[in-house]
Amino acid sequence: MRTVTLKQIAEELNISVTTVSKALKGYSDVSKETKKRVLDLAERLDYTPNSFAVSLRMRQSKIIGVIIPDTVHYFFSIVIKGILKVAEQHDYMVILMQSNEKFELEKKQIDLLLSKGVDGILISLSNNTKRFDHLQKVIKHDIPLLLFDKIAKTVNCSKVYIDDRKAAYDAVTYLINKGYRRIAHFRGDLNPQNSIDRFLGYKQALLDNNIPFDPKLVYMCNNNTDFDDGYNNAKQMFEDHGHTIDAVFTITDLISIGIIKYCDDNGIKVPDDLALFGFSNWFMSSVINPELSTVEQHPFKIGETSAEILFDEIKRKLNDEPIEYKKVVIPTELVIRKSSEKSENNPIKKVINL
Amino acid sequence: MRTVTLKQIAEELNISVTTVSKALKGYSDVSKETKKRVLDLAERLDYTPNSFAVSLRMRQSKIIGVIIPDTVHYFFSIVIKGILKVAEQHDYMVILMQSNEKFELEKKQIDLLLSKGVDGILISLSNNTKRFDHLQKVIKHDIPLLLFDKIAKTVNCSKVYIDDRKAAYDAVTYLINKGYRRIAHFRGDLNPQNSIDRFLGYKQALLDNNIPFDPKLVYMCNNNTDFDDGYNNAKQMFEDHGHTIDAVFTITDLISIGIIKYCDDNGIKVPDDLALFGFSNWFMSSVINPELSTVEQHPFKIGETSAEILFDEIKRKLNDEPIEYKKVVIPTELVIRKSSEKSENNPIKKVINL
DNA sequence: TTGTACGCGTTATCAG
DNA sequence: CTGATAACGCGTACAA
Repeated sequence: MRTVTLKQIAEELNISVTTVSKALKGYSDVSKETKKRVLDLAERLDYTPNSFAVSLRMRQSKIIGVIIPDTVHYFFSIVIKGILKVAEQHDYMVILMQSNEKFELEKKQIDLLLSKGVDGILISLSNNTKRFDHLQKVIKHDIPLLLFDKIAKTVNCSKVYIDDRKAAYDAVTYLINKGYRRIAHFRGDLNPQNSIDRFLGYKQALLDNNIPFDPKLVYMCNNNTDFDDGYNNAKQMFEDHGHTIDAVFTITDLISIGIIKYCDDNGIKVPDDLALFGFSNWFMSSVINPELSTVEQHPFKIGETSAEILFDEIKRKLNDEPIEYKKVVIPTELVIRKSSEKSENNPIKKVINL
Repeated sequence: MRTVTLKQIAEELNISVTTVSKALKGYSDVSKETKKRVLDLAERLDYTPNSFAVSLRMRQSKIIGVIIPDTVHYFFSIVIKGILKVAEQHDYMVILMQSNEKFELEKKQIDLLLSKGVDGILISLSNNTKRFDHLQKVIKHDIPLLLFDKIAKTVNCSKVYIDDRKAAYDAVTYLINKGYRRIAHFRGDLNPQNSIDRFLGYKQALLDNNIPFDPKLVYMCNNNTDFDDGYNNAKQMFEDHGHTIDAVFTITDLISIGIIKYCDDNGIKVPDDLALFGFSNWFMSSVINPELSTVEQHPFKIGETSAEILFDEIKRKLNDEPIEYKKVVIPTELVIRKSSEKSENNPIKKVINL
């Protein structure tokens, strides 16, 4: 089916392309009658504007680009959902790319998005991104850019993220208040800021409660297979410290789940022998046994907010209004479940706002 | 930064736009020298072709559209990963949309993709899609279309899917061979074909093994909250049948996981008191306790294959070659884990090809 | 080897 | 109220 153009409608009605265009766009300077004729015919022929031509003419694509490290990740898949929802509301479409945690790929994808003429870019940086020329390039091109979750502080653009340090601080403080004293931390790799911040939050919570920080209680998870990291480090921890550890705060839920598995396999009771506190509130944390206490990051909200801000910047740019970059910190919450509630029989489940 | 065009390069070098264009595209009828001058300048100015203009001229966008019911779904997020990988290899970008299982939305999204001029569309239908005019429209527009996973048999286009019936048949047969006799089925809603097919496979396996089919052992899960469905139906099942049931085959892993939870809460041992067999091999099924036996659908392969076929059709269309629609059935496999292995102590974990 | 001219489909300006 | 004309940036048949 050959797609119908303004020209065809114009010829059919013996009027000019200009008039057809105006009629369709509801301009006031078209007679009621011609307008009706045009609209009717357009309807009948199922006219759709050629978006390439419109984009060329209007210099905007009505598309934004989104780059994330990995689609197969509960957190990101929800972020995406939030972005898609807002994009739809704004009549925008979303090109999705995943960097697979590779800097080079991320860089290439930025170039692709720029060459495609997207109106804005949302990106969550790969763990291996340590230089930001590619982001500077976006800014130089005057394309609205927003970093979310995995951000770079030095890049001059809007950002949406959580306060990892505070969230970790809150979680560990909660454990301390519950009476746990020897609290280990299974941390992430040295690089991503999130990993560092959560570690710092852990450490600070200990110190603020007069519990000496013991580096021997910190285990590194950097095999990119979180579950196994949790399992293996749990094994190592029990070898190193016997059963003297009260609780573990892990950088992400999956690591806690690995620990649960190890405990299951070795007759160690969670939370009675060892309490656990995760991070991210993966869906599976609510169905595993025992249910896992964790930190809710509100990924949907992160996606929504990021997209809203980006579209606002796109609009402002279009209207030549000034843009000031926003830094939005999405509040986190502790989700308390069984894994941190020693010797209580009830499945208490409460959300704590801090 | 104003983006640089052919015209600017031409002016700078005092040659025609045509020559610049030809030089950049490696045409043979350009002198070595001018070619070099053009390439150098283009490089220096970081020239990027305006994709709107190219698309308008060439009548192709180098974009495909992908519609899925939900991004927050382990299966789909992996399918997406497969699609993105292949798209990248083919130098294509992907616009992602989610229908949220709503027919009206899916229909609208098809229109949006068509109006955007995508070169092809991959879609997994929403559960509420029972009419296919919107798909016919795509076909009428001569845009390559491929259905995956949630397909419609009557639509004339390529399809990639699994044999749900056989997979279910294999799973239930496995249970039977293991010695289980009273096997319940927690099925899905009446509508999606997958749900029907898995049920039919279940039924057939029973009959082929001379086990009478008992409709009372079939429970319906249709609250769209699989986990709760599993939990609640488990409760109901034990009320209805006491502990006479050997095993349950569930339409998806999450429902099995709900059952596990119910069993945990009520001192029922899986698999010793009740064996479970899920479907889809969600990641969480490998870390839950007990690990869940399930059906591997190879979503990555589904994504890859779908994209490959679509790009082949796009290419053929471009070259005016004939297109014949393919129906590819991706083989499934049983993943045997603890939940179906009564009274074995070892965590046997084997994959069975059927 | 280079350049002219046209068209892709739309929108904006301006003259009638 | 209507329409002619130009422009967006690129690619290509054809002329020079």
